[in-house]
Amino acid sequence: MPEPAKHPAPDTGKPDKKKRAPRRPRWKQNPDAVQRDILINAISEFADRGLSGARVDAIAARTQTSKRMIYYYFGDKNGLYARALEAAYAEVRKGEEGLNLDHLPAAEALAKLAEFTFDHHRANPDFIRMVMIENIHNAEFVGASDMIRALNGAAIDQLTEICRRGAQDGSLRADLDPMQLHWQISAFSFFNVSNRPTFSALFGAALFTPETQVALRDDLVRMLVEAARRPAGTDGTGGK
Amino acid sequence: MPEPAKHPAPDTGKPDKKKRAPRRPRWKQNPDAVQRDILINAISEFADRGLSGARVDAIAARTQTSKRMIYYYFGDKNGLYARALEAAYAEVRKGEEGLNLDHLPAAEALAKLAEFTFDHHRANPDFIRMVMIENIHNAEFVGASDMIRALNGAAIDQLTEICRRGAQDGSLRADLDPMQLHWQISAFSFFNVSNRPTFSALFGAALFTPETQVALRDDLVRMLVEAARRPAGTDGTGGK
DNA sequence: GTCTTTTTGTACCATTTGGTTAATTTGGTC
DNA sequence: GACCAAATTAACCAAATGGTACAAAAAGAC
Repeated sequence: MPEPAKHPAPDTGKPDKKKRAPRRPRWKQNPDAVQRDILINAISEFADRGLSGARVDAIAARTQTSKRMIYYYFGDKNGLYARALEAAYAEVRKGEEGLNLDHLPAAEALAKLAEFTFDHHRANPDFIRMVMIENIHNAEFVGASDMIRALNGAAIDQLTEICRRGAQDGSLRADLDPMQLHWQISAFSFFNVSNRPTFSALFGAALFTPETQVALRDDLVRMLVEAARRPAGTDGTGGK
Repeated sequence: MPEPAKHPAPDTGKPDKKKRAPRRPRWKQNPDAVQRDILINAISEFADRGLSGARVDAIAARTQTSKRMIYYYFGDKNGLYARALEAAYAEVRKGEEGLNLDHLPAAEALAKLAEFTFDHHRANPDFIRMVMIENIHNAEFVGASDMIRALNGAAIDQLTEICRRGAQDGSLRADLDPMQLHWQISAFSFFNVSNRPTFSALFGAALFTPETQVALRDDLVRMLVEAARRPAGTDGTGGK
Protein backbone atom coordinates (compact mmCIF):
# COMPACT_ATOMS: atom_id res chain seq x y z
CA MET A 1 0.00 0.00 0.00
CA PRO A 2 1.84 3.10 -1.23
CA GLU A 3 1.78 6.04 1.08
CA PRO A 4 -0.44 8.87 -0.13
CA ALA A 5 2.57 11.07 -0.66
CA LYS A 6 3.02 13.89 1.76
CA HIS A 7 5.58 16.05 3.53
CA PRO A 8 8.78 14.87 1.92
CA ALA A 9 10.61 17.74 3.58
CA PRO A 10 9.30 20.73 5.59
CA ASP A 11 10.64 23.25 3.10
CA THR A 12 14.18 24.41 3.55
CA GLY A 13 13.60 28.03 2.60
CA LYS A 14 12.42 30.66 5.03
CA PRO A 15 8.61 30.75 5.58
CA ASP A 16 8.28 34.10 3.85
CA LYS A 17 4.72 35.30 4.47
CA LYS A 18 4.78 37.82 1.61
CA LYS A 19 2.46 37.29 -1.34
CA ARG A 20 5.47 36.79 -3.60
CA ALA A 21 7.23 33.46 -3.47
CA PRO A 22 4.97 31.59 -0.98
CA ARG A 23 7.47 28.76 -1.13
CA ARG A 24 5.23 25.75 -0.51
CA PRO A 25 6.55 22.38 0.66
CA ARG A 26 7.59 19.83 -1.94
CA TRP A 27 5.31 16.91 -2.73
CA LYS A 28 5.00 13.99 -5.08
CA GLN A 29 2.11 13.24 -7.38
CA ASN A 30 0.09 10.10 -6.70
CA PRO A 31 -3.46 10.47 -7.93
CA ASP A 32 -4.55 6.88 -7.33
CA ALA A 33 -3.30 6.72 -3.78
CA VAL A 34 -4.84 10.09 -3.02
CA GLN A 35 -8.22 8.99 -4.31
CA ARG A 36 -8.08 5.75 -2.38
CA ASP A 37 -7.08 7.65 0.72
CA ILE A 38 -10.09 9.90 0.29
CA LEU A 39 -12.52 7.08 -0.40
CA ILE A 40 -11.46 5.00 2.58
CA ASN A 41 -11.86 7.91 4.94
CA ALA A 42 -15.07 9.02 3.30
CA ILE A 43 -16.57 5.62 3.98
CA SER A 44 -15.60 5.90 7.63
CA GLU A 45 -17.04 9.36 8.00
CA PHE A 46 -20.24 8.63 6.10
CA ALA A 47 -20.73 5.37 7.96
CA ASP A 48 -20.21 7.17 11.26
CA ARG A 49 -22.40 10.17 10.67
CA GLY A 50 -24.65 9.61 7.70
CA LEU A 51 -24.78 11.54 4.46
CA SER A 52 -26.00 14.81 5.93
CA GLY A 53 -24.11 14.34 9.16
CA ALA A 54 -20.77 13.78 7.47
CA ARG A 55 -18.63 16.87 7.09
CA VAL A 56 -16.42 17.34 4.10
CA ASP A 57 -13.91 19.09 6.33
CA ALA A 58 -13.92 16.10 8.67
CA ILE A 59 -13.24 13.74 5.78
CA ALA A 60 -10.42 15.99 4.63
CA ALA A 61 -8.99 16.00 8.13
CA ARG A 62 -8.96 12.20 8.18
CA THR A 63 -7.00 12.04 4.96
CA GLN A 64 -3.40 12.91 4.23
CA THR A 65 -4.61 15.33 1.59
CA SER A 66 -6.80 18.42 1.51
CA LYS A 67 -10.43 19.34 1.05
CA ARG A 68 -9.64 20.87 -2.29
CA MET A 69 -8.56 17.47 -3.61
CA ILE A 70 -11.89 15.97 -2.66
CA TYR A 71 -13.63 18.44 -4.89
CA TYR A 72 -10.98 18.04 -7.53
CA TYR A 73 -11.54 14.31 -7.82
CA PHE A 74 -15.15 13.85 -6.81
CA GLY A 75 -16.91 17.06 -7.74
CA ASP A 76 -19.10 17.54 -4.74
CA LYS A 77 -20.22 15.89 -1.52
CA ASN A 78 -22.85 13.75 -3.19
CA GLY A 79 -20.41 12.64 -5.86
CA LEU A 80 -18.01 11.55 -3.17
CA TYR A 81 -20.79 9.74 -1.35
CA ALA A 82 -21.82 7.88 -4.48
CA ARG A 83 -18.27 6.76 -5.13
CA ALA A 84 -17.75 5.83 -1.49
CA LEU A 85 -20.89 3.72 -1.58
CA GLU A 86 -19.68 1.88 -4.64
CA ALA A 87 -16.28 1.41 -3.08
CA ALA A 88 -17.90 -0.05 0.03
CA TYR A 89 -19.88 -2.52 -2.08
CA ALA A 90 -16.80 -3.45 -4.06
CA GLU A 91 -14.73 -3.95 -0.93
CA VAL A 92 -17.31 -6.25 0.62
CA ARG A 93 -17.67 -8.09 -2.62
CA LYS A 94 -13.98 -8.94 -2.58
CA GLY A 95 -14.49 -10.82 0.67
CA GLU A 96 -17.13 -13.01 -0.94
CA GLU A 97 -14.96 -14.38 -3.66
CA GLY A 98 -13.52 -17.36 -1.83
CA LEU A 99 -16.94 -18.92 -1.35
CA ASN A 100 -17.31 -21.96 -3.58
CA LEU A 101 -20.71 -23.57 -3.35
CA ASP A 102 -21.01 -25.34 -6.66
CA HIS A 103 -19.65 -28.67 -5.52
CA LEU A 104 -21.82 -28.88 -2.41
CA PRO A 105 -25.25 -30.51 -2.12
CA ALA A 106 -27.93 -27.84 -2.46
CA ALA A 107 -29.06 -27.84 1.17
CA GLU A 108 -25.52 -27.62 2.41
CA ALA A 109 -24.73 -24.87 -0.06
CA LEU A 110 -27.70 -22.93 1.21
CA ALA A 111 -26.62 -23.42 4.82
CA LYS A 112 -23.09 -22.38 4.05
CA LEU A 113 -24.22 -19.31 2.15
CA ALA A 114 -26.51 -18.17 4.95
CA GLU A 115 -23.85 -18.81 7.55
CA PHE A 116 -21.27 -16.94 5.55
CA THR A 117 -23.57 -13.99 4.96
CA PHE A 118 -24.27 -13.68 8.66
CA ASP A 119 -20.58 -13.68 9.52
CA HIS A 120 -19.61 -11.45 6.67
CA HIS A 121 -22.18 -8.79 7.52
CA ARG A 122 -21.05 -8.92 11.09
CA ALA A 123 -17.48 -8.37 10.02
CA ASN A 124 -18.34 -5.33 7.91
CA PRO A 125 -20.38 -2.95 10.01
CA ASP A 126 -19.35 0.10 8.00
CA PHE A 127 -20.80 -1.44 4.88
CA ILE A 128 -24.02 -2.22 6.71
CA ARG A 129 -24.21 1.33 7.93
CA MET A 130 -23.72 2.64 4.42
CA VAL A 131 -26.69 0.57 3.30
CA MET A 132 -28.73 1.80 6.24
CA ILE A 133 -27.95 5.34 5.21
CA GLU A 134 -28.91 4.56 1.66
CA ASN A 135 -32.25 3.30 2.88
CA ILE A 136 -32.80 6.49 4.84
CA HIS A 137 -32.18 8.27 1.56
CA ASN A 138 -34.57 5.98 -0.31
CA ALA A 139 -31.83 4.15 -2.19
CA GLU A 140 -31.33 7.12 -4.44
CA PHE A 141 -27.68 6.33 -5.08
CA VAL A 142 -27.88 2.55 -5.07
CA GLY A 143 -30.53 2.78 -7.75
CA ALA A 144 -28.29 4.97 -9.85
CA SER A 145 -25.30 2.65 -9.80
CA ASP A 146 -25.12 -0.03 -12.46
CA MET A 147 -22.14 -1.53 -10.73
CA ILE A 148 -24.03 -2.10 -7.49
CA ARG A 149 -26.99 -3.56 -9.32
CA ALA A 150 -24.71 -5.99 -11.11
CA LEU A 151 -23.10 -7.06 -7.85
CA ASN A 152 -26.43 -7.90 -6.29
CA GLY A 153 -27.69 -9.62 -9.36
CA ALA A 154 -24.83 -12.07 -8.89
CA ALA A 155 -26.06 -12.86 -5.39
CA ILE A 156 -29.45 -13.81 -6.74
CA ASP A 157 -27.90 -15.92 -9.48
CA GLN A 158 -26.04 -17.87 -6.86
CA LEU A 159 -29.25 -18.66 -5.03
CA THR A 160 -31.08 -19.43 -8.24
CA GLU A 161 -28.48 -22.05 -9.01
CA ILE A 162 -28.81 -23.58 -5.56
CA CYS A 163 -32.59 -23.70 -5.90
CA ARG A 164 -32.31 -25.29 -9.33
CA ARG A 165 -30.04 -28.05 -8.05
CA GLY A 166 -32.14 -28.56 -4.97
CA ALA A 167 -35.31 -28.89 -6.97
CA GLN A 168 -33.66 -31.25 -9.42
CA ASP A 169 -32.39 -33.73 -6.87
CA GLY A 170 -35.36 -33.23 -4.60
CA SER A 171 -33.39 -32.04 -1.60
CA LEU A 172 -35.14 -28.68 -1.58
CA ARG A 173 -38.71 -27.66 -2.23
CA ALA A 174 -39.37 -26.97 -5.88
CA ASP A 175 -41.37 -23.82 -5.25
CA LEU A 176 -38.63 -21.87 -3.53
CA ASP A 177 -38.19 -18.29 -4.64
CA PRO A 178 -34.52 -17.26 -4.77
CA MET A 179 -35.41 -13.66 -4.11
CA GLN A 180 -37.41 -14.57 -1.03
CA LEU A 181 -34.56 -16.71 0.19
CA HIS A 182 -32.19 -13.83 -0.31
CA TRP A 183 -34.60 -11.62 1.57
CA GLN A 184 -34.71 -14.02 4.51
CA ILE A 185 -30.98 -14.50 4.73
CA SER A 186 -30.42 -10.78 4.46
CA ALA A 187 -33.04 -9.94 7.05
CA PHE A 188 -31.34 -11.91 9.80
CA SER A 189 -27.83 -11.00 8.85
CA PHE A 190 -28.49 -7.35 8.29
CA PHE A 191 -30.69 -6.68 11.28
CA ASN A 192 -28.14 -8.30 13.53
CA VAL A 193 -25.69 -5.54 12.70
CA SER A 194 -27.92 -2.61 11.86
CA ASN A 195 -30.02 -2.72 15.01
CA ARG A 196 -27.38 -3.72 17.45
CA PRO A 197 -27.17 -0.24 19.01
CA THR A 198 -30.86 0.07 19.91
CA PHE A 199 -31.09 -3.59 20.83
CA SER A 200 -28.10 -3.32 23.13
CA ALA A 201 -29.36 -0.11 24.65
CA LEU A 202 -32.72 -1.69 25.43
CA PHE A 203 -31.84 -5.27 26.32
CA GLY A 204 -28.15 -5.30 27.09
CA ALA A 205 -25.28 -6.83 25.19
CA ALA A 206 -26.09 -10.47 25.97
CA LEU A 207 -27.05 -11.30 22.39
CA PHE A 208 -23.83 -9.94 21.00
CA THR A 209 -21.19 -11.98 22.74
CA PRO A 210 -19.26 -14.12 20.27
CA GLU A 211 -20.75 -17.36 21.62
CA THR A 212 -24.34 -16.15 21.55
CA GLN A 213 -23.87 -14.80 18.07
CA VAL A 214 -22.75 -18.19 16.84
CA ALA A 215 -25.70 -19.85 18.54
CA LEU A 216 -28.07 -17.29 17.08
CA ARG A 217 -26.62 -17.79 13.64
CA ASP A 218 -26.78 -21.57 13.79
CA ASP A 219 -30.36 -21.52 15.01
CA LEU A 220 -31.36 -19.30 12.15
CA VAL A 221 -29.51 -21.27 9.52
CA ARG A 222 -31.09 -24.47 10.78
CA MET A 223 -34.52 -22.87 10.76
CA LEU A 224 -34.04 -21.52 7.29
CA VAL A 225 -32.68 -24.69 5.75
CA GLU A 226 -35.33 -26.77 7.44
CA ALA A 227 -38.02 -24.62 5.92
CA ALA A 228 -36.43 -24.89 2.50
CA ARG A 229 -36.43 -28.69 2.52
CA ARG A 230 -39.30 -30.72 1.28
CA PRO A 231 -42.47 -30.27 3.39
CA ALA A 232 -42.27 -33.31 5.66
CA GLY A 233 -39.54 -35.93 5.97
CA THR A 234 -40.12 -36.88 2.34
CA ASP A 235 -36.54 -37.39 1.49
CA GLY A 236 -33.40 -37.24 3.55
CA THR A 237 -30.73 -36.05 1.17
CA GLY A 238 -28.30 -33.52 2.46
CA GLY A 239 -28.26 -34.74 6.04
CA LYS A 240 -24.67 -34.48 7.17
CA MET B 1 -58.46 16.72 17.21
CA PRO B 2 -58.34 20.40 18.15
CA GLU B 3 -56.81 22.68 15.59
CA PRO B 4 -53.41 24.00 16.59
CA ALA B 5 -54.83 27.46 17.07
CA LYS B 6 -53.90 29.97 14.44
CA HIS B 7 -55.13 32.93 12.42
CA PRO B 8 -58.60 33.38 13.85
CA ALA B 9 -58.87 36.68 12.00
CA PRO B 10 -56.34 38.41 9.73
CA ASP B 11 -56.11 41.53 11.89
CA THR B 12 -58.68 44.23 11.37
CA GLY B 13 -56.31 47.18 11.90
CA LYS B 14 -54.04 48.54 9.22
CA PRO B 15 -50.85 46.51 8.69
CA ASP B 16 -48.65 49.31 9.99
CA LYS B 17 -45.06 48.25 9.29
CA LYS B 18 -43.65 50.75 11.78
CA LYS B 19 -41.91 49.49 14.90
CA ARG B 20 -44.67 50.98 17.04
CA ALA B 21 -47.91 49.06 17.33
CA PRO B 22 -47.24 46.01 15.11
CA ARG B 23 -50.87 45.07 15.60
CA ARG B 24 -50.68 41.28 15.37
CA PRO B 25 -53.67 39.08 14.67
CA ARG B 26 -55.59 37.68 17.58
CA TRP B 27 -54.87 34.14 18.68
CA LYS B 28 -55.92 31.69 21.32
CA GLN B 29 -53.59 29.82 23.62
CA ASN B 30 -53.41 26.11 23.20
CA PRO B 31 -50.02 24.91 24.35
CA ASP B 32 -50.82 21.21 24.14
CA ALA B 33 -52.09 21.39 20.59
CA VAL B 34 -49.11 23.48 19.55
CA GLN B 35 -46.69 20.99 21.02
CA ARG B 36 -48.47 18.09 19.40
CA ASP B 37 -48.46 19.96 16.10
CA ILE B 38 -44.71 20.42 16.41
CA LEU B 39 -44.04 16.83 17.45
CA ILE B 40 -46.06 15.31 14.65
CA ASN B 41 -44.31 17.36 12.04
CA ALA B 42 -40.94 16.84 13.66
CA ILE B 43 -41.41 13.09 13.38
CA SER B 44 -42.19 13.46 9.69
CA GLU B 45 -39.19 15.63 9.01
CA PHE B 46 -36.77 13.57 11.08
CA ALA B 47 -38.07 10.33 9.58
CA ASP B 48 -37.68 11.78 6.12
CA ARG B 49 -34.25 13.29 6.45
CA GLY B 50 -32.54 11.95 9.53
CA LEU B 51 -31.35 13.86 12.57
CA SER B 52 -28.67 15.86 10.81
CA GLY B 53 -30.60 16.13 7.58
CA ALA B 54 -33.72 17.54 9.21
CA ARG B 55 -33.96 21.31 9.22
CA VAL B 56 -35.54 23.15 12.09
CA ASP B 57 -36.84 25.70 9.61
CA ALA B 58 -38.43 22.93 7.59
CA ILE B 59 -40.15 21.56 10.67
CA ALA B 60 -41.40 25.03 11.52
CA ALA B 61 -42.71 25.42 7.98
CA ARG B 62 -44.67 22.18 8.30
CA THR B 63 -46.39 23.37 11.47
CA GLN B 64 -49.01 26.01 12.01
CA THR B 65 -46.69 27.72 14.43
CA SER B 66 -43.22 29.25 14.29
CA LYS B 67 -39.62 28.25 14.80
CA ARG B 68 -39.54 30.32 17.90
CA MET B 69 -42.07 28.04 19.54
CA ILE B 70 -39.99 24.99 18.79
CA TYR B 71 -37.17 26.45 20.81
CA TYR B 72 -39.57 27.68 23.44
CA TYR B 73 -41.00 24.25 24.08
CA PHE B 74 -38.15 21.92 23.22
CA GLY B 75 -34.99 23.87 23.88
CA ASP B 76 -32.91 22.85 20.93
CA LYS B 77 -32.88 20.54 17.94
CA ASN B 78 -31.68 17.54 19.88
CA GLY B 79 -34.26 18.12 22.56
CA LEU B 80 -36.95 18.15 19.93
CA TYR B 81 -35.55 14.99 18.39
CA ALA B 82 -35.52 13.21 21.73
CA ARG B 83 -39.14 14.12 22.37
CA ALA B 84 -40.15 13.22 18.83
CA LEU B 85 -38.54 9.83 19.23
CA GLU B 86 -40.45 9.20 22.42
CA ALA B 87 -43.65 10.39 20.81
CA ALA B 88 -43.11 7.99 17.92
CA TYR B 89 -42.61 5.09 20.33
CA ALA B 90 -45.68 6.08 22.31
CA GLU B 91 -47.78 6.43 19.18
CA VAL B 92 -46.81 2.97 17.95
CA ARG B 93 -47.37 1.56 21.37
CA LYS B 94 -50.97 2.75 21.32
CA GLY B 95 -51.59 0.56 18.30
CA GLU B 96 -50.42 -2.49 20.21
CA GLU B 97 -52.94 -2.25 22.99
CA GLY B 98 -55.76 -4.21 21.44
CA LEU B 99 -53.68 -7.36 21.20
CA ASN B 100 -54.87 -9.89 23.74
CA LEU B 101 -52.82 -13.05 23.78
CA ASP B 102 -53.38 -14.37 27.27
CA HIS B 103 -56.30 -16.59 26.42
CA LEU B 104 -54.62 -18.24 23.42
CA PRO B 105 -52.56 -21.44 23.39
CA ALA B 106 -48.86 -20.51 23.53
CA ALA B 107 -48.00 -21.49 19.96
CA GLU B 108 -50.95 -19.57 18.60
CA ALA B 109 -50.13 -16.58 20.75
CA LEU B 110 -46.61 -16.62 19.38
CA ALA B 111 -47.89 -16.83 15.83
CA LYS B 112 -50.34 -14.03 16.37
CA LEU B 113 -47.74 -11.82 17.98
CA ALA B 114 -45.27 -12.34 15.16
CA GLU B 115 -47.95 -11.76 12.55
CA PHE B 116 -49.12 -8.64 14.28
CA THR B 117 -45.61 -7.27 14.63
CA PHE B 118 -44.95 -7.75 10.95
CA ASP B 119 -48.12 -5.92 9.97
CA HIS B 120 -47.72 -3.23 12.55
CA HIS B 121 -44.17 -2.39 11.52
CA ARG B 122 -45.30 -2.29 7.95
CA ALA B 123 -48.04 0.16 8.84
CA ASN B 124 -45.65 2.50 10.65
CA PRO B 125 -42.74 3.25 8.36
CA ASP B 126 -41.99 6.58 10.04
CA PHE B 127 -41.47 4.83 13.33
CA ILE B 128 -39.15 2.31 11.70
CA ARG B 129 -37.19 5.11 10.12
CA MET B 130 -36.82 6.84 13.46
CA VAL B 131 -35.34 3.67 14.89
CA MET B 132 -33.03 3.35 11.89
CA ILE B 133 -31.84 6.86 12.54
CA GLU B 134 -31.33 6.07 16.17
CA ASN B 135 -29.16 3.15 15.19
CA ILE B 136 -27.08 5.37 12.95
CA HIS B 137 -26.60 7.54 16.01
CA ASN B 138 -25.70 4.54 18.16
CA ALA B 139 -28.95 4.62 20.12
CA GLU B 140 -27.78 7.63 22.04
CA PHE B 141 -31.29 8.91 22.64
CA VAL B 142 -33.07 5.58 23.03
CA GLY B 143 -30.61 4.69 25.74
CA ALA B 144 -31.34 7.93 27.54
CA SER B 145 -35.10 7.48 27.65
CA ASP B 146 -36.57 5.56 30.57
CA MET B 147 -39.94 5.65 28.88
CA ILE B 148 -38.71 3.86 25.80
CA ARG B 149 -36.88 1.28 27.85
CA ALA B 150 -40.03 0.59 29.81
CA LEU B 151 -42.05 0.18 26.65
CA ASN B 152 -39.70 -2.43 25.27
CA GLY B 153 -39.43 -4.23 28.54
CA ALA B 154 -43.14 -4.87 28.25
CA ALA B 155 -42.60 -6.54 24.88
CA ILE B 156 -40.16 -8.97 26.43
CA ASP B 157 -42.51 -9.66 29.32
CA GLN B 158 -45.19 -10.62 26.85
CA LEU B 159 -42.90 -13.15 25.20
CA THR B 160 -41.66 -14.44 28.52
CA GLU B 161 -45.22 -15.22 29.47
CA ILE B 162 -45.81 -17.05 26.22
CA CYS B 163 -42.65 -19.08 26.68
CA ARG B 164 -43.62 -19.94 30.22
CA ARG B 165 -47.02 -21.21 29.19
CA GLY B 166 -45.58 -23.06 26.23
CA ALA B 167 -42.98 -24.80 28.35
CA GLN B 168 -45.56 -25.69 30.96
CA ASP B 169 -48.00 -27.38 28.65
CA GLY B 170 -45.25 -28.75 26.43
CA SER B 171 -46.41 -27.02 23.25
CA LEU B 172 -43.17 -25.07 22.97
CA ARG B 173 -39.58 -25.98 23.61
CA ALA B 174 -38.57 -25.39 27.18
CA ASP B 175 -35.23 -23.82 26.30
CA LEU B 176 -36.60 -20.91 24.30
CA ASP B 177 -35.09 -17.53 25.07
CA PRO B 178 -37.68 -14.73 24.96
CA MET B 179 -35.07 -12.19 23.95
CA GLN B 180 -33.92 -14.32 21.05
CA LEU B 181 -37.50 -14.79 19.96
CA HIS B 182 -38.02 -11.06 20.11
CA TRP B 183 -34.86 -10.62 18.08
CA GLN B 184 -36.09 -13.02 15.40
CA ILE B 185 -39.54 -11.52 15.13
CA SER B 186 -38.08 -8.03 15.01
CA ALA B 187 -35.47 -8.95 12.43
CA PHE B 188 -38.01 -10.01 9.83
CA SER B 189 -40.53 -7.33 10.58
CA PHE B 190 -38.06 -4.52 10.79
CA PHE B 191 -35.92 -5.40 7.81
CA ASN B 192 -39.02 -5.69 5.68
CA VAL B 193 -39.64 -2.00 6.14
CA SER B 194 -36.19 -0.58 6.74
CA ASN B 195 -34.53 -2.09 3.69
CA ARG B 196 -37.39 -1.82 1.29
CA PRO B 197 -35.81 1.08 -0.63
CA THR B 198 -32.54 -0.66 -1.47
CA PHE B 199 -34.25 -3.98 -1.98
CA SER B 200 -36.73 -2.44 -4.37
CA ALA B 201 -34.04 -0.52 -6.19
CA LEU B 202 -32.03 -3.68 -6.71
CA PHE B 203 -34.65 -6.34 -7.27
CA GLY B 204 -37.84 -4.54 -8.13
CA ALA B 205 -41.01 -4.14 -6.14
CA ALA B 206 -42.23 -7.73 -6.54
CA LEU B 207 -41.74 -8.58 -2.87
CA PHE B 208 -43.75 -5.62 -1.72
CA THR B 209 -47.11 -6.15 -3.31
CA PRO B 210 -49.81 -6.71 -0.69
CA GLU B 211 -50.25 -10.37 -1.67
CA THR B 212 -46.56 -11.21 -1.61
CA GLN B 213 -46.15 -9.46 1.69
CA VAL B 214 -48.84 -11.63 3.23
CA ALA B 215 -47.23 -14.74 1.80
CA LEU B 216 -43.82 -13.65 3.04
CA ARG B 217 -45.23 -12.97 6.47
CA ASP B 218 -47.05 -16.27 6.73
CA ASP B 219 -44.00 -18.21 5.61
CA LEU B 220 -41.93 -16.54 8.26
CA VAL B 221 -44.44 -16.99 11.02
CA ARG B 222 -44.78 -20.65 10.14
CA MET B 223 -41.03 -21.07 10.07
CA LEU B 224 -40.65 -19.33 13.38
CA VAL B 225 -43.40 -21.15 15.20
CA GLU B 226 -42.28 -24.46 13.80
CA ALA B 227 -38.81 -23.88 15.16
CA ALA B 228 -40.23 -22.95 18.55
CA ARG B 229 -42.19 -26.17 18.89
CA ARG B 230 -40.74 -29.26 20.42
CA PRO B 231 -37.85 -30.72 18.38
CA ALA B 232 -39.63 -33.45 16.40
CA GLY B 233 -43.33 -34.27 16.26
CA THR B 234 -43.24 -35.02 19.98
CA ASP B 235 -46.55 -33.52 20.76
CA GLY B 236 -49.23 -31.99 18.65
CA THR B 237 -50.85 -29.34 20.79
CA GLY B 238 -51.70 -26.06 19.16
CA GLY B 239 -52.49 -27.44 15.73
CA LYS B 240 -55.41 -25.39 14.49
C1' DG C 1 -59.16 46.88 35.93
C1' DT C 2 -54.26 46.10 36.67
C1' DC C 3 -50.25 43.58 37.21
C1' DT C 4 -47.54 39.42 36.32
C1' DT C 5 -46.65 35.43 33.66
C1' DT C 6 -46.89 32.84 29.65
C1' DT C 7 -47.03 32.56 24.69
C1' DT C 8 -46.08 34.29 20.05
C1' DG C 9 -44.19 36.96 15.87
C1' DT C 10 -40.33 39.53 13.69
C1' DA C 11 -36.00 40.35 12.80
C1' DC C 12 -31.60 39.22 13.46
C1' DC C 13 -26.85 36.97 14.41
C1' DA C 14 -22.66 33.91 14.66
C1' DT C 15 -21.05 29.85 13.05
C1' DT C 16 -20.77 26.15 10.25
C1' DT C 17 -20.33 24.27 5.87
C1' DG C 18 -20.21 23.11 1.08
C1' DG C 19 -17.82 24.92 -2.44
C1' DT C 20 -14.39 28.14 -5.14
C1' DT C 21 -10.46 31.26 -6.79
C1' DA C 22 -5.97 31.52 -7.72
C1' DA C 23 -1.37 30.49 -7.26
C1' DT C 24 2.30 26.79 -7.34
C1' DT C 25 4.58 22.40 -8.23
C1' DT C 26 5.19 18.10 -10.76
C1' DG C 27 6.24 15.27 -14.46
C1' DG C 28 6.39 14.42 -18.98
C1' DT C 29 7.27 15.93 -23.98
C1' DC C 30 9.24 18.20 -27.95
C1' DG D 1 15.25 23.58 -20.94
C1' DA D 2 11.08 25.61 -22.31
C1' DC D 3 6.42 24.53 -22.25
C1' DC D 4 2.06 22.51 -20.80
C1' DA D 5 -1.48 19.77 -18.63
C1' DA D 6 -2.41 17.50 -14.49
C1' DA D 7 -1.91 17.56 -9.47
C1' DT D 8 -1.66 20.12 -5.17
C1' DT D 9 -1.73 23.88 -1.69
C1' DA D 10 -3.51 27.86 0.76
C1' DA D 11 -6.77 31.34 1.46
C1' DC D 12 -11.26 32.76 0.81
C1' DC D 13 -16.59 33.18 0.17
C1' DA D 14 -21.63 33.05 0.11
C1' DA D 15 -25.36 30.54 1.71
C1' DA D 16 -27.51 27.77 4.95
C1' DT D 17 -28.54 26.86 9.58
C1' DG D 18 -29.10 26.50 14.56
C1' DG D 19 -30.19 29.58 17.78
C1' DT D 20 -31.59 34.44 20.07
C1' DA D 21 -33.10 39.32 21.45
C1' DC D 22 -36.86 41.84 21.90
C1' DA D 23 -41.29 43.41 22.09
C1' DA D 24 -46.09 42.62 21.99
C1' DA D 25 -50.36 40.25 22.99
C1' DA D 26 -53.23 36.92 25.49
C1' DA D 27 -54.20 34.59 29.88
C1' DG D 28 -54.50 34.33 34.72
C1' DA D 29 -54.41 36.12 39.55
C1' DC D 30 -56.27 39.45 42.64
